[in-house]
Amino acid sequence: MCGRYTITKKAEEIEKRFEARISAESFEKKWNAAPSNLLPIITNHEPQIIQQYKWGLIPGWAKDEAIGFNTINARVESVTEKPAFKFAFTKQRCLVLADGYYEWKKIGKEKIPYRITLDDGALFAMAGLWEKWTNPQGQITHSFSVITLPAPHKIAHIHDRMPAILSRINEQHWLENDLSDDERIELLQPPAEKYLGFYSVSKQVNSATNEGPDLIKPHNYSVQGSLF
DNA sequence: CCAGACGTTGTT
DNA sequence: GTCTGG
DNA sequence: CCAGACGTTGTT
DNA sequence: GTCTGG
Repeated sequence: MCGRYTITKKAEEIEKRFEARISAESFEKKWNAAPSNLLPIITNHEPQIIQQYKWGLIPGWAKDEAIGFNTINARVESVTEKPAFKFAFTKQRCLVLADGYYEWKKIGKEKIPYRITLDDGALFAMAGLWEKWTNPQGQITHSFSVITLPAPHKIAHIHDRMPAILSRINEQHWLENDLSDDERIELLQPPAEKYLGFYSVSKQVNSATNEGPDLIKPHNYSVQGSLF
């Protein structure tokens, strides 16, 4: 799946790469983007701007926002059918901007965090869905979810699911409003394995309140004499 | 028709 | 908003 | 995703 | 065990 990621490039570089302007007054690099954080995305409604939405999708009909704890990801295998995602899949898609994501590999009782990158750390977009939710007091929350799919062999040994990283050409197609469900699902394919890289990192990343460049430094673990 | 639910991940 | 269960 | 918190009653 | 917070 995808429960933590990075977006560490300069604002200027992100704007140039995605041909969109950052709308937020404050924009900060994230070495530990976590669920419930406000994070940069591009919606199909306003593809010319980069906005900050809350990670954990709250459908417009939700009674409260608690559902967002379980909607940080949407499975590609069922996203067109699940009530929580169906409307957003048809009408409210987005690009979730990143340059790496974390997965925890289970080795016995141990959980080792890894960072997975594309092209040695290049910016990429994950396929996402967004929603607008209004609470009983009339306050509005904009939120999003990241679509997941089966991980290819090269990284499946770390974790068997991964975020739907879009090929560059498909980024614009994902935001188009006139495709069929089948055509959209076809856009969601894992990158070629040769472009994927991974390395283990410090457990500093475990706590969502930790931040900073140190989190993405390679860190080796010694378990029973072997290095991980 | 109305009422009630609506999610993902893991199980190394 | 949309589906399933009754 | 991981970390951290987690409850009610009555006031013998 | 299960939920909330980040």
